[in-house]
Amino acid sequence: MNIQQLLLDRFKQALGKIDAPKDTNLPLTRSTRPEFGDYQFNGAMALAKALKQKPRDIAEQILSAVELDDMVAKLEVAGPGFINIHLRPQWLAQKLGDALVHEHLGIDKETPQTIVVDYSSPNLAKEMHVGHLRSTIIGDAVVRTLEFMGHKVIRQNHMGDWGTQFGMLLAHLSDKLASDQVAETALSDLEDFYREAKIRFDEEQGFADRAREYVVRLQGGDTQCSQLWQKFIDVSIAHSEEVYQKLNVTLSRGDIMGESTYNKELAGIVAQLKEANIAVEDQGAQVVFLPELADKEGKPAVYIIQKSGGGYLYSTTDLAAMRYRSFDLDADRILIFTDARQALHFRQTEIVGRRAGLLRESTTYEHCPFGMMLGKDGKPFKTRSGATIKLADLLDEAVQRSATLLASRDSELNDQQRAEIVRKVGIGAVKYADLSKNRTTDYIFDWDTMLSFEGNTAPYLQYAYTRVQSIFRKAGVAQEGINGELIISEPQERALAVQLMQFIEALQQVEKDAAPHVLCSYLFDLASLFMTFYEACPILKTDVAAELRQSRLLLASLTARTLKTGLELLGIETMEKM
RNA sequence: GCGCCCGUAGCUCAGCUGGAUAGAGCAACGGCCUUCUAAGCCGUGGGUCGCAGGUUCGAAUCCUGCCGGGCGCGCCA
Repeated sequence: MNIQQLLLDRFKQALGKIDAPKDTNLPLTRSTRPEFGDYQFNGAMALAKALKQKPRDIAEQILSAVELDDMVAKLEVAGPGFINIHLRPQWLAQKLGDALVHEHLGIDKETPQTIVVDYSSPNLAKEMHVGHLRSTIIGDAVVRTLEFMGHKVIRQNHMGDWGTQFGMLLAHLSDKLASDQVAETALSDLEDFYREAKIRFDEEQGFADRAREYVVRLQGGDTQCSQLWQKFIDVSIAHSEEVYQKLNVTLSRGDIMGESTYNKELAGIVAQLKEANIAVEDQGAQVVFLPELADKEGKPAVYIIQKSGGGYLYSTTDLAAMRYRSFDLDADRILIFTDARQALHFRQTEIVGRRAGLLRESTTYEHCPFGMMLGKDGKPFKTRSGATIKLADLLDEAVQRSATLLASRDSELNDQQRAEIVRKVGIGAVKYADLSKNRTTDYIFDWDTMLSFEGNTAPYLQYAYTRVQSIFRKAGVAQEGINGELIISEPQERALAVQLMQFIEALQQVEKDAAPHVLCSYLFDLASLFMTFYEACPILKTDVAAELRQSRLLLASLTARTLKTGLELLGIETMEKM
């Protein structure tokens, strides 16, 4: 049930009746102000020009042609020719009633698509740091939403598990194991381990040669070396999984498709492109020229797929991954969440891929970029000493700070409940602060803002949810056990009802734009409207009539379920009390 | 040099398939707890939407040019 879609259909029919051109677009939006109704149709002004009539006359014609008696209480022409649409409260009540008994909150699943989503994709040579936060949680929120909408989602954790740096790491690991250390211990801190290996690489006599030798052996498939590599990868993956668990992210081991998985295909990709004369040799390297991205003098951009030394690059791997996803996984859409700096690379990759037939024509290739995380000073987010911040440490600090804040509040909760709330609030705050911002731009990470726990934050939404739960506890009824008719009379009830019906509109936008901040805004508005309703419309007070009480409980119930569902789609946990 | 992204209230950000008086949170100020959890609610102040043109009945939104910031541009990913 999608109000906007329904209205669009009706207006489309109406325009047919008044002989509007077939390609007339249908600007139907939510009204900006309550006195303008719930939705407004703004097509009359543009049509006036095409039909050479006065806009208000056109609006009147549309008004009499459109069939909306069932769902609309009032239609009016205003200003230069706006058509304001006031929904009928009884109709809203009825549709809301349908949503309440619907197992999917009244949201119809869509025609399922196969959507491959590449996200998180940390470099296994190092520990996950704050740079991986955005890809991981934005991607995960989009994945959850797409699945909720009925799509088949295939997660792809394109981990960086290959490359020359592993030579140095394996040489170092080999020495550690030779001196009786266990891999898990040696690799307990990947950052330290990497630093040690790098120092040896730069300073120790002969170590760099051994490192290079390891690379050759690894690429050659040497058994002993592969085992060592596997050991390293396993420990590193375990580190990532710890972070995923803390973050409440749905990625699992089965979703890992590291760069190494494409190794055996790379030679074939290059050969195929050469055969088709798409790739040519230039300065010893195999490159693809891209006239589509030429500069002003007509000099084409260059896309290297094989180094002059014969080595492959991430471009080659991405082409192989593209082919696998489009053909083998049968993707309708491929979404890739990486930072915005890689935008050009993915644009080029798509051009090459399409030219080479590595993408089915019907597969879309969507790079979903996001900006950097900056500190309060507007510079890249680092520790005081300039080191990168480990993601695990960041999350621990969030929980720490959450604990400090909660400790200063009165509470009748026991230690265990408290610890759980502290965790959900702390992690939720970090995730929401990121998810609630448009992903494409850089954003400023500020503990004080996100943990003030006031205003547009995860704790506000979690709190709204617990307030509803509290009502049901107090009422002594189960949410599911409520029945009765919905009565929409107070403006606060009406506003809440309309917002509840618009959940689908927010979800569809998240689905289309891969932009979870739309869902955040929606949920914040919903929570705010509920708070307003909660203050203005008593539910359990003694002077509230029984039917009204039931009706308001129904509204509260649907609010709670929508909040919980929405927060779940964002990967943010709720609780019964806080 | 070329390309991409961005510039909206003191701060952090929405809004940008063109629509009515540009919104929210924080911060500031003033109210509201013997009454369903005050992590809340209600209200006040705060803006040449970077600048200048253009298109349009109508521009924060589209186009052009400037200014300012970030990022990228043949063998890292």
